[in-house]
Amino acid sequence: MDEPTTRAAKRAATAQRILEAAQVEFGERGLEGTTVRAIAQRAGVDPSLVIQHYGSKNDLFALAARLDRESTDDDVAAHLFEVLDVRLGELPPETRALVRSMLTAPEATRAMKNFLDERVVNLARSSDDGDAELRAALTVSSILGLTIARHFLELDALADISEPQIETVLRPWLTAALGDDTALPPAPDPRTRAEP
Amino acid sequence: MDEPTTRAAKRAATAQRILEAAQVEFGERGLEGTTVRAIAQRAGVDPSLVIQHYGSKNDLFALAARLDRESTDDDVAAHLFEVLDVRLGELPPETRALVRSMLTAPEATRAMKNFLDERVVNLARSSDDGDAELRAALTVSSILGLTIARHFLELDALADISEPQIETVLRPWLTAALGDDTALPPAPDPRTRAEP
DNA sequence: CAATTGACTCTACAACCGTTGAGCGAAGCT
DNA sequence: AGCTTCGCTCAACGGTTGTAGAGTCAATTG
Repeated sequence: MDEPTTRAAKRAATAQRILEAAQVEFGERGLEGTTVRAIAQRAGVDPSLVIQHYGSKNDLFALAARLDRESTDDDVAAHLFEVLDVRLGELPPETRALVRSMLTAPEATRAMKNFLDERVVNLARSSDDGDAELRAALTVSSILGLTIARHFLELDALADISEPQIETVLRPWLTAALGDDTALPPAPDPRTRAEP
Repeated sequence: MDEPTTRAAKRAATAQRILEAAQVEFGERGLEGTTVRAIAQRAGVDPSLVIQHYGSKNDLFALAARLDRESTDDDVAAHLFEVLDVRLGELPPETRALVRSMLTAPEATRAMKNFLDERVVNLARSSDDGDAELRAALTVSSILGLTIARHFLELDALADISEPQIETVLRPWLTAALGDDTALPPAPDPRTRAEP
């Protein structure tokens, strides 16, 4: 909350404010549904400044939704763990922006497809089952469906799921989907949280 | 393919053509992404005629996506069967329109939430498990995720799944999710298809 | 302190949107 | 045949959108 003193620092600070405002708006109304003016207003700034900073609305969206996710190649367990953990609390704003526009913005569709395709092959290569890829795709798309149902549709039955319920129902279920040889990570630790 | 002779019949025919064009457009680009002009062009008609027929773009969308789904109260098995069956082929155009706009159009979000909420309670009431509702929600949202991953994101691993694969992998998996006491319907019969 | 840079606002524009009302021409009625 | 009905097109309007360019004023520099 410290006030920036130098001019460049202040500029960087407002750029950050604009980006965060954009993530909130994109995450709530999607790429087409949010206007540059709405982003500007949320950031307390003139609409043209948004363009001056990020070039265009689409460029800003690409940054806000992290359309260029680096293909993390670490192990399968960490991936799933992160997703499961994240799903218990709030979704990170860039994920919200991406998922929200996933079905209507072609760039977002492509980014999400690539992201999930990678996860599937990562998951599948730990097993040598013939149906490993299909099982992995099942697991991944289930997590996607769960995320959408809980955080975007807000299904009643998923409104408040407790940690024990996750352990007794959801975890064994996903374990079954992956096959017994693939181990899921241990119970999530709510204190650690990933940092972008 | 018979040409309509009476005037009212011709009017009804163009109305139907407009509705179907709207379903295609809405299903491909979403509510906000499709313009009345695009619908009109696909139907080979003047844009204003679209409004004259359906009042407004939003009213047309409500019809095209069947936002007012009657709460079918028949048994659980038939429901799941229908969804599973339908997922093997193409998605019906009104479903495509609804799912496509599910995350960006509030009316569509509400309609989808209500639809899925109902399915969950229908599924849950066949079992008396304490976690029955959560299990049902898991199943339903998995099917949703699968539908999205296959028909909208077009994940590589789900591009062409064969009927035997469905039987050996997907069906037992969903059976496990619901619990052993709840029986899924037998193998789908590709000849029977639901009619709107 | 004077000059200059640059972060930001103001104004405006061209494109596109959903929607309206008038008009046309053929089908229907008597 | 003459009059009416009506399915449809044409032209246009008001509003909103993303974005460009000029201007403003305070911080920086010499």
